[in-house]
Amino acid sequence: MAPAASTRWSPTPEQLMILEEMYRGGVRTPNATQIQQITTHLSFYGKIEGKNVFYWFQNHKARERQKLRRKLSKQLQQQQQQLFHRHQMQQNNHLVHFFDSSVSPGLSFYSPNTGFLPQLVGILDQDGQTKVMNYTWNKVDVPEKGGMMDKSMMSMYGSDWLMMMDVSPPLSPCCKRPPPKTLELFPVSASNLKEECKLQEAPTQQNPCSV
Amino acid sequence: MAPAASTRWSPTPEQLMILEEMYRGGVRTPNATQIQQITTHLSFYGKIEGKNVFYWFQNHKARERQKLRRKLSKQLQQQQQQLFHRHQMQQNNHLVHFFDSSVSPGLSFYSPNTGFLPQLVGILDQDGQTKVMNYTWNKVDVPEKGGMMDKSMMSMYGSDWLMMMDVSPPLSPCCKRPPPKTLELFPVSASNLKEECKLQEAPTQQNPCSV
DNA sequence: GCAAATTAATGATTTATTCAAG
DNA sequence: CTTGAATAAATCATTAATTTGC
Repeated sequence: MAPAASTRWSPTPEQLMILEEMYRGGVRTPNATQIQQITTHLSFYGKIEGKNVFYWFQNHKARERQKLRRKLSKQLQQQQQQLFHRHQMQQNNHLVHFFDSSVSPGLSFYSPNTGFLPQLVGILDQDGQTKVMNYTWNKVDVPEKGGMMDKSMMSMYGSDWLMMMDVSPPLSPCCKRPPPKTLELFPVSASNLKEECKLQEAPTQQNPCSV
Repeated sequence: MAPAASTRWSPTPEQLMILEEMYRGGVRTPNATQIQQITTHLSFYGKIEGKNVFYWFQNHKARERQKLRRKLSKQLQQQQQQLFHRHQMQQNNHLVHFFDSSVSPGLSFYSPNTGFLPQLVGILDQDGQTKVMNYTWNKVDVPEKGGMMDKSMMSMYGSDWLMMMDVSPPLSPCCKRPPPKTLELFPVSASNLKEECKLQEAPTQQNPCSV
């Protein structure tokens, strides 16, 4: 009956040791050349092929990540709950910390020299319409009409804005802050958080500021 | 004088994790409202301002791109050099495993079913020439008659593989002890790989099979 | 002790994402 | 918008640990 050779590679202790040491040393995704070298080196300790080395790093990396994530996730959850409590308690002055206006009363927290944006923020081009959202770090709720931001950046924000879903009330005239209260913070993150965080079955994140 | 407090925001692990998760979840350029919400949320974990969130996404996005670009660039360079090298050296017989023809006669790298590529491997366009190399992990040296592993087929990851081929002598018949002797190379571990490829520089990877 | 039975690890494949070039 | 290139995540599958009954 055929060789019945084992169907899969099984690292010898020496090989494993070396691989782990490399990993510890920083090797994560060796390229082909490196894999080849590693393979050559390890073959001294036993049968091995390049793909084994490749897979080993892939798997090891992934599993380390996974391990870490699980750990973090767990502790994060604990903290979130803790904080949630705290949050409920002091549900009053949430929004206060938004840029302490004490820093730059007017706006522009950036030096004029750098030529960087001061306070505006978004632009959305869609359906031929261009919406420009104005936002200043200082005070969220002061629309700040003056149109000083004519060009500057914004350019880089292409389609990404699409996903912004305008959670916020579309530029109401003197709009104010949407979330009167109860904010269910965290409507932003998309669908990730699979696995690991399955624990809490996030109810449904939707329409945040129902206003 | 004054507070002398640290001059810049430094994310706490929780904040960072959340931000990264959002990023993975698709958030790239949050709008003002989103930033506001994120900030509020993150402020539970430590001091933070809207601008920090804004900048974080800006930077993260940019750096991810940059990282990728650098990586690609580097890889490409190495590959090209490698291949070029190999090509020159082994005009001989090393190339045995070059295209098994048994798999996909023509070329069409896609397996009809999975829609994934089977075992082909590399393609290099240089000097106006395009080479396509085929390589499969399944036994490099033994064509593998009986086939328990006719399906599987490595769907290996692209470009990395193309240099895997024949770096080593096609493995001796049975006990492949590839002692090319001396070849103690081992530049892989630790240190390097630490990024910063200083492109344009990669003079020569110590050529592996200098033989 | 020592295998069959069961479970935990982990090697190998497949599927989903991601960025960005076309 | 589509697609190429590369990967990381998810999943499948087999091997090694271990538990268990004798």
